[in-house]
Amino acid sequence: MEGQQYAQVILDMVNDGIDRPFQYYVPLPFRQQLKLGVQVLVPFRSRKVTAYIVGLGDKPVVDNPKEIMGINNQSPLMQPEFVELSYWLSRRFFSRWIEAIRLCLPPHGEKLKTKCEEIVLSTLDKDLLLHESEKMKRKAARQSSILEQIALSGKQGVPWVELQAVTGAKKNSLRSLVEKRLVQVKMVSPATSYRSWQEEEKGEELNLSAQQEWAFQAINKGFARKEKDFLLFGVTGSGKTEVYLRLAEEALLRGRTVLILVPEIALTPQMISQFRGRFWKEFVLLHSSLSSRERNNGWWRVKEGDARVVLGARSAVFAPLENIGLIVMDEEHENTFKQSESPRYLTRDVARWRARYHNALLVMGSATPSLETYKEVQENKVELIELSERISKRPLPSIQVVDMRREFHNKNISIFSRAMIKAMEESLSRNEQLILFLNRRGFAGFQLCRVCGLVMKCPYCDISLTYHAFPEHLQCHHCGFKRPPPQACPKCNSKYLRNFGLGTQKVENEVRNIFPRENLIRMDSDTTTEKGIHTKMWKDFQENKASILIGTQMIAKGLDFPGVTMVGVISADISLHLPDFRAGERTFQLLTQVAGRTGRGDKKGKVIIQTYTPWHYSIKAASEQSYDSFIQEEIKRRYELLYPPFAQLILLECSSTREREAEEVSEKLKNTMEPFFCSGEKNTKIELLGPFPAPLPKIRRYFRQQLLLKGPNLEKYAHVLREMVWSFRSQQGEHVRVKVDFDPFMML
DNA sequence: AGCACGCCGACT
DNA sequence: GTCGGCGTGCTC
Repeated sequence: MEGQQYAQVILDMVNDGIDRPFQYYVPLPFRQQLKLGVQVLVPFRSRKVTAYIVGLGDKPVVDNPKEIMGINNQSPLMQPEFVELSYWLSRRFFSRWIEAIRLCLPPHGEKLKTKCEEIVLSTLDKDLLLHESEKMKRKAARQSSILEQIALSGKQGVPWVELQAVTGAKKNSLRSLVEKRLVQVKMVSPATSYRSWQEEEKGEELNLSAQQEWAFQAINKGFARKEKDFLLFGVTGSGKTEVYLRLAEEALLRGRTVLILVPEIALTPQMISQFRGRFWKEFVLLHSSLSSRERNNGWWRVKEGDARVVLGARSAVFAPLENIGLIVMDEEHENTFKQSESPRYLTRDVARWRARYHNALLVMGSATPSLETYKEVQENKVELIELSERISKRPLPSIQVVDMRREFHNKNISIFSRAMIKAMEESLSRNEQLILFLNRRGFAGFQLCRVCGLVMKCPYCDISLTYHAFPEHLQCHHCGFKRPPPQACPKCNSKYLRNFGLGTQKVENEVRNIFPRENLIRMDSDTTTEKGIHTKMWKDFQENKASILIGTQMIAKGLDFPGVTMVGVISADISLHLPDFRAGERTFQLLTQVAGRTGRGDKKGKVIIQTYTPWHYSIKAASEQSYDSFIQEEIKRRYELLYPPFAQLILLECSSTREREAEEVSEKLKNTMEPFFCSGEKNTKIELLGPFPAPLPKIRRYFRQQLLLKGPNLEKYAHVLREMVWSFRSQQGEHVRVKVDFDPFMML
């Protein structure tokens, strides 16, 4: 075959107008080398532009195409899979093709020269290392976790950059470990470090419990004959990681590669060290907190086939692996798997796409599976594998729900209930640590009756109404419904309606008043904006420099704090009444996770949850630790109100620096779309809601108005919608932005 | 994106 | 009369 004469390319420029293939003539000398995914240089107008080949053919589609000027490298930068994947992704998630292509490219372009790498290793055996690590836990947390990482990964040693990424340690911690002769540092050239430097030394045999073994076998069958994806359902500590490890080994044995996706690298140090220990030379961590050189290096190791086991967060789903045999998505329900900038992809969808392409096994793991996954289990599209027992057989913490209405009746108007104060006192008197958890900074105020706990909700969407002060009104951020605030509670007629929106700052002050002698750390987005502060706070708390930690979301997940025996949730209502249809689901997940934070050492933990709505199914289910009772209720609601997973949502946002304009533009967009989607005779069941201001109505000088499309099988209309929005967007002025989010998460 | 073409105000 | 403002429009 003498090669194709014409090439379709996507130009490496981000702009709506040119985000489509352009055709070029391929001069003879290039014919043999040009393949899909190759990076080329083309003349465009009067300039040279980088571009990527997305199609080859022997017929011209334009009159006289220009010639390709040069090719970057013989080997394609993108595998053919990515040409397809990026196209699909750009259509599904309404981005430009080039934006999707960029996700598939190496993080910093060309392969960078790697300098020598520092490997930290230790000659001590595992138990000794763990012992030393334990000794240092209080006094030198960083050094302790370095030792722990090394111990868990076997004695081969760990690249320093990786230790840094996982433990947040600085060079000085390493230096003192070297002085204490606990570790050595060896400089290795990258060529030797991954290939011949250390002979294969298998980690210890994996001892699976009977239940893990059973789970492994059930999934393992899929390698021979794949039928469905899997959901590995098990609480924290039920030993999902060992099952993943065994499956990964199995995939490698079959000559295939492995992709492990986790919600956040910093929160999974144990898993990383276990994978590194087991797969050593074949393992690579892909993550944004690594230096750019390191990331680039890791990417190329995968590309060149040197690393066959990849572990990483969201963006690692685009690792250039070939012949994937296994994709694991741990903590499948986490919302960090949704990318918030364009392309606003769902990692789950990309993972599934790749699994199909490679005919690989897809295993999703969670203790609180998303409704999407649960529904697929019910529909028999995903096979449920359950790990029911906890490995260490540690007792679950005792969970107490405090009814704040009763506190109010008893004239306690403080933010702390008596039960909470008592538990705090007890814990502090035993010299133990405690965490106070505030689900989220209160930005979107809702109205709540302090007597009966009623929250003002939208009569159509069952979503909490958001309070606006000027002019004073309540509004639904789902459909735009508006009403004045009631004078008295519609249910019990009390006048004690309160705007809720409690900040961590206030909690801090209150705690200082009650416990003036205790040290406390407050951690939220206000106090952790500076880089490094975050890790310092962790460290201080871990080293017991404070007895109370107050924080938002970020502490719910986090690392182990063995000293913590009590967790207080100050107001479960705040996350429960976010203006989002997933509020109930997220609250359940959060509370379940929070409960898992405590009692991880040898002492049994105590959890106190304060709420004005103790009867809410999310709270009841979380306090009973019952996923089942939660899901039964939640799925019913989603079905009745036609929310995902029974329908899809597409969020459209128009924003402008001028408030009036944002409103006008969104109204205009609604008018252009309405006839197509909502004309009566079609009966498509599609609703077009809004426009209404975004829950955060102004961000960085831009006023934001939203529209929401809601209906079953919306993906069928993606094509038309895209055309519509794209042409609409091109008619708008420079200072107007229009964005589209398919399957939005947290519509803030 | 960037660069050309095109139709209306104050300048050597 | 021209120089130049940046509003549409096109680029294989």
